[in-house]
Amino acid sequence: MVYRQTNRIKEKIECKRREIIRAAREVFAENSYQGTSIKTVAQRAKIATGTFYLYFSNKEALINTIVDEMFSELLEYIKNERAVYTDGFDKLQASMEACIKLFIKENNLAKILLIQVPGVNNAFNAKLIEIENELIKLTKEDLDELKVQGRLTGEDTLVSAMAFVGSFRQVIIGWLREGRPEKLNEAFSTLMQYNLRGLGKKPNHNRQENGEDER
Amino acid sequence: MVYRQTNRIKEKIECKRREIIRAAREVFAENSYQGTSIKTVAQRAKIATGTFYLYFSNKEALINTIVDEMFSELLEYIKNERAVYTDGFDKLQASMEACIKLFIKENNLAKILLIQVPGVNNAFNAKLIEIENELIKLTKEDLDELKVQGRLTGEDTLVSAMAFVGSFRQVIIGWLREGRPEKLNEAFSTLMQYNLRGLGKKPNHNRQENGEDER
Amino acid sequence: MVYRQTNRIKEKIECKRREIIRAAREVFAENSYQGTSIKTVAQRAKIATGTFYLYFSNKEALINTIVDEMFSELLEYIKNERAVYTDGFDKLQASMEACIKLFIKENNLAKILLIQVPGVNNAFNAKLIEIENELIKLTKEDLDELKVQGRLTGEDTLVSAMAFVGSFRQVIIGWLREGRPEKLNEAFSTLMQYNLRGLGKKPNHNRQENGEDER
Amino acid sequence: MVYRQTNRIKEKIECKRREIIRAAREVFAENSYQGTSIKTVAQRAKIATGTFYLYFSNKEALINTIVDEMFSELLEYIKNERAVYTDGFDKLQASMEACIKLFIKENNLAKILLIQVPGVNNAFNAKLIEIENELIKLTKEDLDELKVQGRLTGEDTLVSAMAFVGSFRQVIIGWLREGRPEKLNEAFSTLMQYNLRGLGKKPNHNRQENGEDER
DNA sequence: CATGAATGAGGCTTCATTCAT
DNA sequence: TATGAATGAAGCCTCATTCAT
Repeated sequence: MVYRQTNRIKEKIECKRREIIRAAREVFAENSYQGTSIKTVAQRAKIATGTFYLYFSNKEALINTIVDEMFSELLEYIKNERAVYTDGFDKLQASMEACIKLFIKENNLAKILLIQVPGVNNAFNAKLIEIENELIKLTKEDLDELKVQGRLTGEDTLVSAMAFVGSFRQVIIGWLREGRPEKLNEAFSTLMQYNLRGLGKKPNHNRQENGEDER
Repeated sequence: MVYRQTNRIKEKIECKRREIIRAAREVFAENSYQGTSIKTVAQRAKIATGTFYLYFSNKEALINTIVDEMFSELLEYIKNERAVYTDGFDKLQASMEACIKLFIKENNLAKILLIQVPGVNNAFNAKLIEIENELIKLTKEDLDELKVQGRLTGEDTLVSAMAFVGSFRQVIIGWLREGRPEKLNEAFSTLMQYNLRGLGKKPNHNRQENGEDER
Repeated sequence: MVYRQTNRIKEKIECKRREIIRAAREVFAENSYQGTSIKTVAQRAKIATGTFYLYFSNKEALINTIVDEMFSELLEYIKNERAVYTDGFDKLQASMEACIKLFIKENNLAKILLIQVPGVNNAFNAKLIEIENELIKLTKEDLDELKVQGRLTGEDTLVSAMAFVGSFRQVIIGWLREGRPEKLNEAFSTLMQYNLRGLGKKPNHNRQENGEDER
Repeated sequence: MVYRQTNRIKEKIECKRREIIRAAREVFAENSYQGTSIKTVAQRAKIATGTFYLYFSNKEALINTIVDEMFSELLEYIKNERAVYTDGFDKLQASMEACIKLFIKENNLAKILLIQVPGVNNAFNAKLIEIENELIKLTKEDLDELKVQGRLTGEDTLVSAMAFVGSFRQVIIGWLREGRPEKLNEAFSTLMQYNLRGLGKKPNHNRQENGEDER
């Protein structure tokens, strides 16, 4: 009996914590980290200012939590989307597709990760860099695998991975900031072609390639 | 009337103005715009807080001046480097080379432009975005020219320009933040190859081109 | 939800607001508006500087509130004192009596309204001028009424009203500043006589008035 | 030789000092004491900020000088205007006429004395009060003389003097602030009548003039 | 003497965080 | 736990005054 109640209470607490995070994501996406006061976050979450500090030790803890979560979300999403594929190029494409899908779906996430938060505070900035690096690392792993398979012309996989990620980043930011290019989905395939060429994808002599590539 | 507005004094004043800008570039590069107080800038420039306001009407005027200057510096630099070339691809490459050279030379400029950039203050942010867009626009113009000449396979020159700029940006940022890749110059040529392939550079009719480009 | 916006708490808040106003009235009366810092007001009210801004949006809002309140207080007071009378001269006298009574009772009010008044801040000053003009206007209305009744010799009721108000003002200020004349009440009747003569009060039909009034 | 040069230099210095005062009177009249910076005064006087401090030890010394001068000017003016008359009422009227003439002539003087400066700073305020009191004192002396002559009905000459001065002050301030009443000269005679009645001036029938006046 | 750049205390205001209820 | 009033450090900016030239 007591146990269950405890559980229910824990749930409630977790629920309110989630609500604060949700509100903060909204507000940060709109106003930037520094431009947002705890009071504003609290109001959006429909709690009192002081209550905020029952759930987070301070403002930085909140943004850390948010970015950590976004990180996990992103990686989780990518992982799931990749799970279907075995071919290196397919996995690569799936990764990027996952990013874009998530960014489209979770606009605030994208805005915070790519636009609102960077350049704020070094301690915190590190986290964003970590995310970016992780993405580059994943990409590089894919490229290394492909290289081993002899399916890539390009040499330096780190630089390639950076270029790969950077090109996507630029297009997404443009879209977030100014809605340009208008159709992200279309841009995406153009971009993918661009990068595959850039990577030096070798034509797949074998017929079996036909079916595999674009699926 | 012993005190005269001699050239020497005028020079000194201009010199102090430059010194403030120099100090501010340093501090902004380290701490971001919002994270930097006028007091800190003044201390770095070795002047009193009030003195700052003799040279700039307020904090925003300072950052505007800085970003404007960086903008000019960058464009000027690019323009000069391009002046030597007539071929589209050469000009494209010269542009990027100019960026990288300048960024290597003026570390703070790069940090402010690329790292401390976004999510800060809309007025200020707008200027940075403008710079980025200008660079993309310049790139796109080169691509359009090349396309007209039938020397590109790629279709959407806007997306291509974004990818192009974005890939460079990513590599430069990595280098700024973590010194990785270590040798920016080497990375640069790799990157250039990557993007030329990405753009779909066609072999230049003349046989001598054959070997180099895509292999 | 242990903390409740009970009536007691609301009372306390209103009480603190009043306390700030009280403190501000004191300090303004001593030091003038411009010579008074929010910090000083806060200290006098025994709150932190920041707390002030929970009750007033800024310094100007405070002074506006104070002057508005004083205005209302004064007019209310005058209105009440006049309510008893129907005769024009009686009402006139009642008005002035009301002013003097209130000024004696609320020393700070008088000091702010009459001494710390002018030359300070146009927005604020305007309000004080408004009060003065309102008093002159009220007086003029009384005089116009009396004139219509043929009970006044004097011609220009505006100048008369100004003279009337100005003479009272001067005496009150003297008393506020230097305690001279010592007995304001006695001075008041002298002053009233002075002004009634000045206005050209006609003997009231009955002959007995003859000798006294104008000779 | 040296002597003359010194004199000429002294003259020059005094001349610049006058120029600063002139400028300050202008600016103070426009902006109030607290609202005026030394820089503004200096600019108006066409000198450098630092130069100001060669002529006045600080801002307060300037305003003190100005008010002292205005005081002297006013008293001098009054004295001169009164010199022509021997009759008490005439002298009284001459005093007020002098004030008004001077205020009309020297608008800045009036604005500073009556509008801009009071309520600024206690130390300084004292000086203005002194001026006002002096004027009241002079008036009271006239009234006392008239009273001794049996030409006044009114009793308390201090209150009368205050009322007298106060009524003029009010009208002048109204005119300075809002240009109301429009014609100060006309208002002046109305006002004089008002106050003469208020003072209880006895009618000067024919011969009895002789007898009454001096009684 | 003159200049105007330099100084820094001090004013207003915001906001992350604490605390009494 | 929840509340929101209270706190005070810190930021931006002004301006009387000083000082090197």
